[in-house]
Amino acid sequence: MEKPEVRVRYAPSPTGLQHIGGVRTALFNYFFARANGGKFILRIEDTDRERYSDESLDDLYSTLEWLGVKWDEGPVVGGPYGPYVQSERTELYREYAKKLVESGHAYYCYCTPERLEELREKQTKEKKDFGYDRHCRNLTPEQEQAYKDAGIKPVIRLKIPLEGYTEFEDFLLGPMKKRNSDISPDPILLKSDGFPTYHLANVIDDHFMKITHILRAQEWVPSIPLHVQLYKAFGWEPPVYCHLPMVMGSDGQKLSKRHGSTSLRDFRAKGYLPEAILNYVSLIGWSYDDSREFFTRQELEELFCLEKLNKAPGVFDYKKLDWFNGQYIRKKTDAELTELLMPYLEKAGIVHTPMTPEEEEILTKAIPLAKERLKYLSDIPEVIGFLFKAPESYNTEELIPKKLDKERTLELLNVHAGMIPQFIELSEEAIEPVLRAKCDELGVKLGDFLMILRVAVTGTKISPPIVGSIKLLGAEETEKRIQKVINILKDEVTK
RNA sequence: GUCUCCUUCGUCUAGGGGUUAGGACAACGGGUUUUCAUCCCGUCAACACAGGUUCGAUUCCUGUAGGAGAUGCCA
Repeated sequence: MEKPEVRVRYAPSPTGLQHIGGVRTALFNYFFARANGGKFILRIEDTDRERYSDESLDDLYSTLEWLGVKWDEGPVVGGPYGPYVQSERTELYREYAKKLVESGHAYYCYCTPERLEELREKQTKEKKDFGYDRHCRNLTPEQEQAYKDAGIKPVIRLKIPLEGYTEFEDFLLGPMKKRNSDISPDPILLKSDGFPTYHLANVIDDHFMKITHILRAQEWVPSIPLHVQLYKAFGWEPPVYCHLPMVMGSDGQKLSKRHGSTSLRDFRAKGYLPEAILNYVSLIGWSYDDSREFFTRQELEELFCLEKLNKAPGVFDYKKLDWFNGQYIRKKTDAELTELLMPYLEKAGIVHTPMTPEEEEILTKAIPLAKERLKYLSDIPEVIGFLFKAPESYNTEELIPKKLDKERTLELLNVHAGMIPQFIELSEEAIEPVLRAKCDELGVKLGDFLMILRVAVTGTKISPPIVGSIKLLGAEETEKRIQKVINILKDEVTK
């Protein structure tokens, strides 16, 4: 018999922004499908009408697009087993929930949320096992009629066997066995608003969409037996389960906002490259061998495999992500980087939209200087902003080297001003001996000499190489900036 | 409380009955350099614990501890 085509899905619920955990699951499913010549399906699980938002849905689409992940079947692109949005499939769920009632695998429950709330409180107080007390499991026809007459809208609950075990297997975790009495007692399948719960919709859709493997986070492990019971009740064969290790924060708890940014939108805004995120995220819970850690999306689409998955949860390391980001920024060509940087420069008001020819010229030459100084794309304004705008103020503390005073600094500044033509005309290699000679003559350290110049021209002690920067700035602008500082110092000296 | 899963440097991991337990990030130190950054070199640093099995356990088994997850008309 031929092996059936691999079909996997990412099934997020649009109730919030896409975050690291979700994206990791999406990526692994996508890579697994590609590596096995299978199909990657996107399904929208929008059965929670309270928390649903259009914004979340937009965010989902734009995030996947940004990462370069394309789905073979799903919303927008369609497919043979649609619709791929659960809110458009409610009839199906109702029909199958009813079938379960008819076959004796499920029952109507008329318990109100209030009663359940009370029950939970009581259980907490008495430290008893939590869970539904199966109050409606064996209602007499008269009792049931009474509830109906009272106009209570029922939910449908699954009858979990009272005795015995449910056995199942997870690709990663191996064979497992659970006492039926330990499974959440009679979970709700169909809510009173007529929408299915996750469990029902998920199982039905996976079945009809012919999903072969379920790759999802380990937080779902406890619901495997419940799903297996559902498959049994329907008389269907469950797919292969493979539960991915969870992504944790630095404190070992499930990764969340309090650990820092987790939404892809935030990472994107800060100036992370999709290549870096994709590469790093793929290495949480998965590895290729003992040393390789750079992977493109295309490579992962070939190399990914379940066998190399790790069981233990992994802590999300922002520092390592930053390192990857820097690496990928440096791999960009100057032209690519310029393109990526434009939005940040425009937003900071560093350049006009569109750029003037002068700005474009400066920018072209400035990018190579900036490239190895960027951790995030958003760093760009502070790295090269001085090339476009003169510093607004100076910190005299920074301007005057530790061992020198105002008078001496002023003197040196005048030397700088006199050397401007040489800064512009001589190549960087040619000017260096000239500068050294000058410093010897003046009895000042080259570092100090140039630091004064640096602060005067850029407004800060940290900048790209100062000689190159002056060349970009031009004689006139450099002269202006140095003169301004000279005047400031003069004022202070005469005071 | 109950159930379930997990456990190699601070972090991500490789490995696997006999290894100097390997790599990367971070940290620290050094070098290159006009600052910063980049780059290069180096240092620190781990098999949770206890029993077993074995000639030999970090590796296999059992237990303990610790951590995490689940216990919703959320997914």
